[in-house]
Amino acid sequence: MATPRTPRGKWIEEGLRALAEGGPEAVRIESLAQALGVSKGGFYGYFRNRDALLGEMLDTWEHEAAQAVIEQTEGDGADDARAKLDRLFTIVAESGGGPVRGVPIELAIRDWARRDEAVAERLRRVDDRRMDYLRSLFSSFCPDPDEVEVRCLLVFSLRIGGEFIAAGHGGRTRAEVMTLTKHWLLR
Amino acid sequence: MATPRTPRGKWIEEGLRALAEGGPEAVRIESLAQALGVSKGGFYGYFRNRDALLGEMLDTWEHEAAQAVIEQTEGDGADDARAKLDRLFTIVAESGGGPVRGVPIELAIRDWARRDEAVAERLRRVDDRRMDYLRSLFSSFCPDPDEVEVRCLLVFSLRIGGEFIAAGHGGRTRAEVMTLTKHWLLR
DNA sequence: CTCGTTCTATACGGCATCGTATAGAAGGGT
DNA sequence: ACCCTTCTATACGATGCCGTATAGAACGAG
Repeated sequence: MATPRTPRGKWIEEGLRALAEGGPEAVRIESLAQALGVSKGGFYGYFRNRDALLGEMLDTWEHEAAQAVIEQTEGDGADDARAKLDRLFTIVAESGGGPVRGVPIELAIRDWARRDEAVAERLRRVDDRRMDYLRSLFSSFCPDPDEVEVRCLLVFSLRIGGEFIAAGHGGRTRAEVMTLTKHWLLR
Repeated sequence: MATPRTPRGKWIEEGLRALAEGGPEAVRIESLAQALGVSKGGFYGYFRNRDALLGEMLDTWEHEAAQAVIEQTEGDGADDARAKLDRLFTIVAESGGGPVRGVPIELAIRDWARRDEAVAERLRRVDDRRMDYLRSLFSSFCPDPDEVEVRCLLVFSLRIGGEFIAAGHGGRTRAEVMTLTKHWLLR
């Protein structure tokens, strides 16, 4: 058969969707099969077992995720660092993204990494690349390397915290406070 | 029997430990029983079912968690707001705490809240109380309410982000950057 | 000491899911 | 048109966990 009805990639994609919604525990082969409108019969032709799928899901994510934000903020690459950071804030505030590059899946992986060292190492690679990029942006207009580091940590924390924090903001919307924070951090 | 070998509270405590380590999915009655060196026989005398245990675990956490950080940072209550914030940073950086008040369990609950509205509401209550407290501290030396809100969000994000971020910090340790950040935010 | 209440151990049926085995469908190459 | 490879459906045993039922142990009251 030239075109499998349910190729390898479909399982991975559906697996990532399940991961985003319910964490690694929710990645059940039979659930994925049902979601794909297919029985689990074909699964074991592509993957040795459930762990193999999880591994490939992480491979896919690691490959895509690191570059995703960077590419988006770079845009046409003509702007200066402040403009790029400005755009980066907008992206973070939106929290959009497809099945692989989305924010929910990243949060699920972050939580997963707390209990699985192999996942943690992948996350470390992705985070380091992003942090390097962030550092390069701030460095271009901030001479003190200590302060660069501080701002990087704050922006990064804001990205994560913004998703996990449930508190309100004294009458303001989250978006409003994010805008205020952006101005504060890009001073 | 006056003193049950395994009273209600033991199940809750062990449940919270399991939650912290492996998320809500890891709270298995039979696992808890094994960890307590007991069979699951007695469990159903205290709790109607697994959901009832999860509910009481959250009750316990909600009751303790909101006040925990506040009490610790308040200390003897004699210092000014800046000193309290300084102490709060130290507490956050340490990430200690017992089985109920610890940071890992809070992270597990944060992730859990993403998929369970009932959990999300509890978290909202806790977060709001903490945010109110934070706001009161910053307000005492920061006249602009917008800026207060920004600093609150940043500190809060830092607390969460600090635990979820895997990246390095350009040769510095996380603790070093946290100290730098503290000075930056308490300016 | 005996009894009754309270807690615990064990056994059971039920359900979901894993991973395997095997047979059937579907399409391309000759 | 036929076969052969590749994908899929179904059935199966095994496992882990839930929640119930029931019998035994522990301890205080009388």
